[in-house]
Amino acid sequence: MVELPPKRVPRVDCMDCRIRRLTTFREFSPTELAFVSDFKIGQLAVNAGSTVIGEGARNPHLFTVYEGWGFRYKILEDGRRQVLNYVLPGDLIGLQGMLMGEMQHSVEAITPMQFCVFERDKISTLYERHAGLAFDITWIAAQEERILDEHLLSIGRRSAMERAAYLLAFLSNRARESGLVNGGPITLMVTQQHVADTLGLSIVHTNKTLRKLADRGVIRWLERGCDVLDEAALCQIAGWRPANPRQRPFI
Amino acid sequence: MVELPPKRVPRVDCMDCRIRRLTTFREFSPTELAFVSDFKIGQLAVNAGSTVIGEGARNPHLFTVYEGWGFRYKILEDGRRQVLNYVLPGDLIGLQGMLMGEMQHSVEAITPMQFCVFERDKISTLYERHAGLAFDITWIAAQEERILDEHLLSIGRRSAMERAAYLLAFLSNRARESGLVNGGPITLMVTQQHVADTLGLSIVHTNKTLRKLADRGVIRWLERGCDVLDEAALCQIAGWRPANPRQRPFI
DNA sequence: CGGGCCCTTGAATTCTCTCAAACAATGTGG
DNA sequence: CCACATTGTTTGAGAGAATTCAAGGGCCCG
Repeated sequence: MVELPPKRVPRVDCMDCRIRRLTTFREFSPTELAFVSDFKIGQLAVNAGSTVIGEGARNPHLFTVYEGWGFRYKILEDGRRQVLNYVLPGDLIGLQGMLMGEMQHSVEAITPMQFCVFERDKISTLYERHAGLAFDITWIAAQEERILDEHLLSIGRRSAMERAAYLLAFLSNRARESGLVNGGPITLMVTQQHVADTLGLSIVHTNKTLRKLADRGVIRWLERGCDVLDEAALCQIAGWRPANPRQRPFI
Repeated sequence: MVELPPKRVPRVDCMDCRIRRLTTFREFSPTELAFVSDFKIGQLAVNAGSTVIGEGARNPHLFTVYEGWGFRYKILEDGRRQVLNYVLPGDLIGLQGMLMGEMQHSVEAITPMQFCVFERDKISTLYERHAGLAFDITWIAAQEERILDEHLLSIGRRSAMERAAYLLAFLSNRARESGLVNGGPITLMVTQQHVADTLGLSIVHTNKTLRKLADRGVIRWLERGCDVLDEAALCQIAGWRPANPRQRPFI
């Protein structure tokens, strides 16, 4: 994958933030908005396939995804890769790196992406003067933990078919909550290799499993993505029910 | 497993806290200590096998493990169980329940356990008046996330033998950091069923894998536990290296 | 002393992986 | 504009890994 240099893009003012307008996300108080606006130091745009943060990076910045699809992953020394989770608009990334001093995983862009970049050194001010936002960051971390718990259950105990159905239903939900839909069927921007590396399966077996789902008419596989045609069926196959959607915080 | 009622035990004063004296954990400032001491509302003791918090519990309390071994898990409708992580002295549990309003996983005691119970309603005071402690709670959540990332990598991409070695090395490390050692070999308080449900393997295959490790002299399996004889060998088999031990926060 | 939990082992079956090959779509350089 | 490389998807076949089924022994507790 060729890595082009980050693109120059105009900074989005927090006042005009597209994400804030989504009903999924909760509203800031005026003082919080003022602080966050000051907390943000820039806009970052990367091409599809770029590594946004690499494992081992020291003191990386703190970002919120503004646009695009990406994923977090870890690799073993011999190259085996595990996708840990996907990152969508509104997601906070780099928290581990900021707290632990070093990133323990990498983040790669699937589509072109944009991020809001925050001033690392102001995080202590945030904790001292904006308890509400501090609480939100903890909430976000706990939420990620909850999702990882579910993935662990899925990889550890579900069959290949159930796992695939779970993942697609999960992503479908995430995409909807992140405002990545526009009426028609939800399109997930992932390749079969991503799915395989998320499910802990080989690419071949993943293909055969997805084929069965497509033959049943539950999904339609595209070049580099898939349309979810029957989300309820996916949930039913997986034996999974999404958490109640509630307004969630973001920075 | 018979569930006996919680035992009455004397409350441990934060001044006398055994965990605070371990070098693994960082020291409180006097004002923090005073606050935490007030934050703590009681001591809870449970028998081995008890369910400490059940999935679906509404507004559960916030606890810190004071003594004993336990584990967090989720189950599918048909009973398949996945162990998500183990809880040892110093670990905070119930954060998800407090933030999300409902527990998404259960916690069960392996050995008899004791907990410090905290006043849920004072959490907002903690965030407003003790930014340092608030930051610590976020740190703890991010740390759990990091561990889940590693487990996910392990279950998703390591072979049965590598997975087993990783888990035992991981637990060995955790036990050492939690002050559960006294000179001799580290004894992990888990059954093969726990290991199987953590690794996402069947009990039979887990047994055969552990047998190989025991035959190699890397571990010695006991009734309801195992002695780690050669931690370095486990790390080597798993291709894993523990994170640098650093002082970590706790509440 | 019976029942339950834990560990152990062998055998047959099922699931998943690796290997191999092929095709379509896209992008690149000449 | 075309040859060529690359990426992503698809399929079949054989090999390997892990599961289920079955059974037995040891230990503790009521």
